[in-house]
Amino acid sequence: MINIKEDEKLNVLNHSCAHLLAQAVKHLYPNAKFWVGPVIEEGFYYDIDLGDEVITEEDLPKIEKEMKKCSKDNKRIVREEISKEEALEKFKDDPYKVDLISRMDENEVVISMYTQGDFTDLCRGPHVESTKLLKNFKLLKVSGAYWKGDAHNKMLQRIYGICFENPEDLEAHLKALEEAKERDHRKIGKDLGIYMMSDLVGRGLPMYLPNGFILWNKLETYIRDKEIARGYLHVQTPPLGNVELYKTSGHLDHYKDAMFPIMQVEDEEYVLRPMNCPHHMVMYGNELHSYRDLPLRIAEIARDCRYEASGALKGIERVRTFCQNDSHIFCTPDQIEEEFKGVVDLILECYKELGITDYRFELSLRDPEDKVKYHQDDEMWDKAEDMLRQVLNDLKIEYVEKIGEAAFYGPKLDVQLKPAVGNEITVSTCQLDFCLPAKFDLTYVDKDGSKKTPVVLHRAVFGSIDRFIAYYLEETKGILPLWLAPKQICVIPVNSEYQGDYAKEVTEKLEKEGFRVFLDDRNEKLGYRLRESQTKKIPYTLILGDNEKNDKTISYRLFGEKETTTLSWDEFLKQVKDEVDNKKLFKK
RNA sequence: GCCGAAAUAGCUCAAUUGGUAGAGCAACUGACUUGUAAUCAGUAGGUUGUGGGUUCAAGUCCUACUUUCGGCACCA
Repeated sequence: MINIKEDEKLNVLNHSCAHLLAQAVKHLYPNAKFWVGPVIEEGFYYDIDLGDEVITEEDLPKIEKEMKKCSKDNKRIVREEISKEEALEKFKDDPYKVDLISRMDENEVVISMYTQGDFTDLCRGPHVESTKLLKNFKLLKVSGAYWKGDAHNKMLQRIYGICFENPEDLEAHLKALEEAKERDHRKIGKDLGIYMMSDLVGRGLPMYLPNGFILWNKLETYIRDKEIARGYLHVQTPPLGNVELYKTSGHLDHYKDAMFPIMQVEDEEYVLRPMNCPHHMVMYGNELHSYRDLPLRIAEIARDCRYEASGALKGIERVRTFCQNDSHIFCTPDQIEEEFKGVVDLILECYKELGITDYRFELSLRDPEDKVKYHQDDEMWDKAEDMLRQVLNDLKIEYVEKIGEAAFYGPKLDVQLKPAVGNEITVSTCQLDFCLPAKFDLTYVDKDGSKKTPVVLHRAVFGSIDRFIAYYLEETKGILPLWLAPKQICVIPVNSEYQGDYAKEVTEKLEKEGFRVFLDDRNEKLGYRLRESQTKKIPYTLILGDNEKNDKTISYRLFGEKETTTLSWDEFLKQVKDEVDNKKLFKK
């Protein structure tokens, strides 16, 4: 989908359209006060304070109509420049504008504003010349949004919209939005029997159905085998822990609000674990380590529980219990670079095999001003951050730096993926930690016999398996490669009375070879059963009639294709085995 | 958590101003024995998310709660 923000022309158009929206809102709601109306990837929005009045989705057509009216007036959009003092005087009755103006740089003496007809707004610009150019727009949604993005502040009303140069582009965009809904993992998850939720079980607590658990198991085995090949050691730890564990790690201080409440058991206090790092720290401390043992890579597919805010829950993407594909790599400072490279390499290897091509790297650094979250000394942080930059540069990986996004214990590299619906998600992550090992008094004996503190790399390739499945269902539209498909092959005898025995024989032979096969010998027309195997997105549908039975051959149709191919049993078996062994991706 | 919207059969959706809850698909039964995306007929399926209230009468109006959806905030 097009990124409005990055297209120069559309950027100006949408920014101008935000003003048109504000003008229309001002006409319909004279008390409206305006905060900011920027361009975003999907168009633009404007944050508005309407006092006691409320705009709902039902009001959008009315506002659009007024916008069309303002557009038809064909008013020239005029830029004016005024000084900060003049601006303060002109907008003195508007607290939002006063706030904006007074925070502007003293040196930036000239403030620009744009006027179209009866409406004037502060803006850096540039804008289109006339409102007449703003014709092909659509208001998409309304929502609340905290003033200045701070949950302590008042909630303003935000209206989202998008504007294009011509009606065809607008139409195409709206169609793309509709199509995106079709690949929402919540819809696919339901259609394909991947997972379910139940109010009785509780919100944000997914249950994986048989089809979903096959997918889950395949992914789990896949990543575990990858890790074993790279020298990771797998462990299992309990899904809860003594509250002291999280006091020691510092997590309780930082994330208490996002943890399920503490449970009192006899004289002790326990919490459901929100992550498994502390368990692994303790496990490392179970024995004395030599520098010769390092790096030590402890890995676990670990179930964690977090008290996600109710409004944040989303299918299996944001849940209250999830399985992390987690690992902690304990190493010496000298080994960080090598290990970090190894993790990035593993991530890229998996993405390549799974056909994931659209991702970007984010390097999250500390905010040096924030001494509450980042209380360790600056030297440590500088060193860690420089090291990660160095590795990324060596690997020639492009990334953006995010200030203040680091974990409290160290900087991190995140891989951001864009799902079909909604905001970008973090899937893979690799975090450098100079902090937790010391809190747990972890050591290794160095060459000179002295005890030193190891460094830890926290990393997850799939992030959480749950979230990865959500992403992967959207990425593939539920059309999974053969090795991951819950049902791989559907066997249909043309007429079960005449070819039923042959179909059964083929089904059993395939099952013996380890395939997940479904024999559909129901007394239904071929077209009916074929349709169902297509809607269930089964990769191979075998159609066995008299020809196949007599010649001992296999005719099959691949998902989404119209033509049928006929092969001998040996040829067919070789083909599907190769496809599974090589983890062949679905074409298109 | 905050702002807004929504909740009707297993699924997708109907139900004028308040006036006997319907359809398609799926399920079940039967007929049909099928060559590449839906054969025909019949049966069953609901305290309209839950609890209160208004009314002669509530799926529809009011109210509280639960859950879902779109955003915001949060995301170790």
